[in-house]
Amino acid sequence: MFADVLVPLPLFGRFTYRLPDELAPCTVVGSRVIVPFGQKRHYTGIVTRLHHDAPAAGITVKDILSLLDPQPIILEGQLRLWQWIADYYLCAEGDVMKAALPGGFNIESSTLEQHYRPRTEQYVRLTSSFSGSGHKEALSKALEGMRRAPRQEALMLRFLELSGYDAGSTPHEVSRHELRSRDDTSGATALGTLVKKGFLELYDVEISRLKPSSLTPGMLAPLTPVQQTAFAQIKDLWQHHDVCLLHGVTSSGKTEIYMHLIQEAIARGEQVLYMLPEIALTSQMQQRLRRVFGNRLGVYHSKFSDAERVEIWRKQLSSEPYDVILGVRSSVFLPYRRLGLVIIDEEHENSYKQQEPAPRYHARNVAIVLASQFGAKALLGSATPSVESYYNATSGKYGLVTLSERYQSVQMPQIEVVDVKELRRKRRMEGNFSPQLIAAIREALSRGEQAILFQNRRGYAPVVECATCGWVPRCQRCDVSLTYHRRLGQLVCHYCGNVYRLPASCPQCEESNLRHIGLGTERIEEELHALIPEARIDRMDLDTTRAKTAYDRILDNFASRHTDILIGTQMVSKGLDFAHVSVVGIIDADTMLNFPDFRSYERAYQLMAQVSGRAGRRDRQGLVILQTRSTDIPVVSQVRHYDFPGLFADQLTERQAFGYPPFTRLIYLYLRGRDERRLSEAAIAVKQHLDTLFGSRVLGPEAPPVARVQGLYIRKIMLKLELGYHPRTARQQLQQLLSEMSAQGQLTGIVTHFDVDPM
DNA sequence: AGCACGCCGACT
DNA sequence: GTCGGCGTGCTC
Repeated sequence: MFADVLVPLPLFGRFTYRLPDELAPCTVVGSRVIVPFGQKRHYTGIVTRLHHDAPAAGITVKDILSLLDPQPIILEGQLRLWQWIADYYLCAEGDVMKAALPGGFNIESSTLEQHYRPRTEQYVRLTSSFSGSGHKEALSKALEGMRRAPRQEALMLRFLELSGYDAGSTPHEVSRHELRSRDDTSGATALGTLVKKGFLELYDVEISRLKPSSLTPGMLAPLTPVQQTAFAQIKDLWQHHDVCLLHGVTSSGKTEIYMHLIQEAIARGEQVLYMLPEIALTSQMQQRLRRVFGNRLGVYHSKFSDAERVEIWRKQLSSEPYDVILGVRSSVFLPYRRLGLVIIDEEHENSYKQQEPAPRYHARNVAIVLASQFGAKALLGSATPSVESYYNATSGKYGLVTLSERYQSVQMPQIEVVDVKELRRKRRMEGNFSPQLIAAIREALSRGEQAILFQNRRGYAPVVECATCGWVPRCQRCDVSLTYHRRLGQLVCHYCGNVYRLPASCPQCEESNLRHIGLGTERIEEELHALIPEARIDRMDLDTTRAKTAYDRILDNFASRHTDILIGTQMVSKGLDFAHVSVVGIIDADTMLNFPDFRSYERAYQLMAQVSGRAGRRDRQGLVILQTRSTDIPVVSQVRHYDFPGLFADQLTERQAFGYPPFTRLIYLYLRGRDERRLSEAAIAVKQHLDTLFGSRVLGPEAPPVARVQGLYIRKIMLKLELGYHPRTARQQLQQLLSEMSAQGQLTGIVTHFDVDPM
């Protein structure tokens, strides 16, 4: 008997092992096994197929060394999902396995020992000398002997009491911790002596790392009539659609709707997966869900230790799994048996897409596939849906439900657009602050309210722009702004690789005032300190939140109003609800708008709409000051008027005109190599082969903005496949081309990877 | 990914 | 004359 075994390595081939007779009866597809691999290595593998086909001649088949679990820890559906991911995202199944399985399930290659160790607690019991008939006599004799050792006697009596020894009922297990808790200092010595004398003995018991919640589950608050309508609409749409998009403005009460849907699902005996894009958002949501679902809720993300993740995984395999899982993208990999509902909150967030390493999967899309495996329903939620999802919803593929009113009819904040270009000309800007913004902040502070300032850049990223009119060079073929490459002295499109000359003067206003600019949160903080010295200012960005608890500390300080003004990157735009924030300042919208990317307007809208949603209180309308030099571009007025449909319509037109998703599928092929010349030649060779397969759908190769990483040069080739083009065929052709080229030695010294549906 | 095998520079 | 650099190839 043979078994095909999947190992956690980025290898495409299948590896066949001989299955020893004694293991054969218990081994099934999904079993975890230890296999030898290479000269001296061992891996935890997963059996993917059992068969009798003798492997091809010339390869020496090794034996499976052992079977790790009596029951498989991978369900068959999970293996199918792994295969789907590897196939769709053009990576090795081993890559998926590595991402999916908690590290604790792997064995240490050198010692063949499992990483995972159950946590144990020491317990105390009477030794066997007190068992059987005559135990009472033996015990009183022992106590007799302790008369001159009061501590030992006390401990012994306490043990007997705790264990219920004399009560005649079944004896209680007594933990060491419990035994010494009331006893003060010398308990340990006395216990040690009693153990040494052979009266008591210690033994280990496995305990769970999963902490039960102390909260008693409460009732769900009833839905408002508006929410109730949306709730009913969603369920109605689910009759004919598997996926539904809930588009609800910030603070419209989407979470309450989710909770009612979860409630109904678990009442039907189904499991629910509730996904959020980031760990930082889970703690608040955990509290809200915990209050209703108590211990039926499990949380899963990478901040948990491997051992904890293994225990959650095992619990999900057990007969009493969590009914609701709250997690980030990796929670799509947990085992489910009766999944009925998947909620993907903040579905537009890019962090659902894993960038590095492989598998470069989009957890929203994988979650939809997961749901369909179970015939479960999926609900995407966002105040600012992605163009892709909204397109699916408006074209009838998904159901669409809209909530356009805030909870309890709180008004949306008023958004005031400030023309920085004009103010600069009049010399009325104080650094990067308009008089309007300064006044608004001062006013808020004087009323004892708070402000959030948003600048989506921490470092320094040079962009060319005209200092006079704000003109930024853009690519004619791709409609993205160009990036100046100092080394080349040229403007480069990061999408198609086209290069342009840097004009000597601005083609729009003819001034020769082109310059590089950069503005980050740190400089904002500095300027603000000078402008309003009495304000207590804090900053939240990647640099200030490196430490583990920094995020919570900054937010706690702001929530408890020890900070007046919080400056930050997109971190301040997400899921923060502070009752006393009345002003939000968007320092420089242009940074987002000129990002060299076909999604820049979409992302800019999402960020600005999300951060604007942080302003406003029940009794007073919030105020957003939006500073920009591009007052007349449509996105700005779309943000200002909460005109999501307008933004969507514009974006759709552009995407269609330039051939971007959702009208095409993008696949990027990255090639990396130490020798730039050879890399460049190989990239051109690949491109030529691709041309014969895909014609004009191939763009590049180009050197990406960061053209060398860790000593490796990089080239990028882009494929734009129109929707009619069969993606399965395309993927097969791509894989085949690369394996043929590397078989012919055309890719030696070059590593390749794909990015499917890049962000 | 990791490990072995193989061919070129600074050391006892 | 060796030890060790990492480029290349292979792993059932």
